[in-house]
Amino acid sequence: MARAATTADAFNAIAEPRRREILDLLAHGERPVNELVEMLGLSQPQISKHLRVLREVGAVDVRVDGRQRVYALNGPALKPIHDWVKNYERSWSERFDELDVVLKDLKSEEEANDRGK
Amino acid sequence: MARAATTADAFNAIAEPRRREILDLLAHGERPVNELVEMLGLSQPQISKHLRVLREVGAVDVRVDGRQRVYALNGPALKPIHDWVKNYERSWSERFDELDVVLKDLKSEEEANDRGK
DNA sequence: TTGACATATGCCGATATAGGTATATAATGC
DNA sequence: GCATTATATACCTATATCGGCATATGTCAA
Repeated sequence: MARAATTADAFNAIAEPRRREILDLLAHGERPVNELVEMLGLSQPQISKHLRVLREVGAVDVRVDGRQRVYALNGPALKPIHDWVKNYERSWSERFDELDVVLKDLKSEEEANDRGK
Repeated sequence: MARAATTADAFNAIAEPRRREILDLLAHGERPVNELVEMLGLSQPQISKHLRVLREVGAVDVRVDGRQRVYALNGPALKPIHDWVKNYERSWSERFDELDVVLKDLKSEEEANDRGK
């Protein structure tokens, strides 16, 4: 078998450095495709393909404006990544008893998710 | 050309769900390989290969104990991921001028998903 | 030493990818 | 209509996986 499809989730989508660059640009404001092409120095099809992946995981939204497609960041699609990595933050930011703290964090995170749904 | 090597950086390493599961287990404490095999229900070679990727990006450390290899989490390897995604946190948790448009578009989703922080 | 145990690695097949080029689709302007 | 602009997609090649199976490496125990 092969690797899971990159379009499957946000974790795969942001594994590609160019896609992170696109998101970083869009974080400053929406942009049509041609501006992204110019700013990143990639080919137009390449940009379009990366945007497609980002679209499919919900990380960007498109808006049609004349013959342009204006892409905008959809930040909340990245929340699962933040939620996951957040649990490891202690290990580099503070000196705690790592075992206990991480355990507690994972647990409360699960409870928070269960309650929120 | 092909996709970037999975060993290139932590972003690629954690794109694989099984590797995130391994890290989540190790967050509770170090484990020898055979326990990971048993707990995750994957084949031993599969676990070893995933551990190799995690080793190569520095996300885990190994310690030899008799004939066992005890793996432990090395959290700081995940810091780049946290640093990157942290900048997007505001898009679902707080209101910032630059992201007002995005926030407005996604307000309903934010309310649905991110209750109780 | 011999054998059992623990783990890593090599090879294979299948597939998903990234990037390139060419082309299709779609909207605008003349 | 026709040309131009803007973007998406189809096709192609090369490669990097992931998972399976077999095997190599290394460690302990009798």
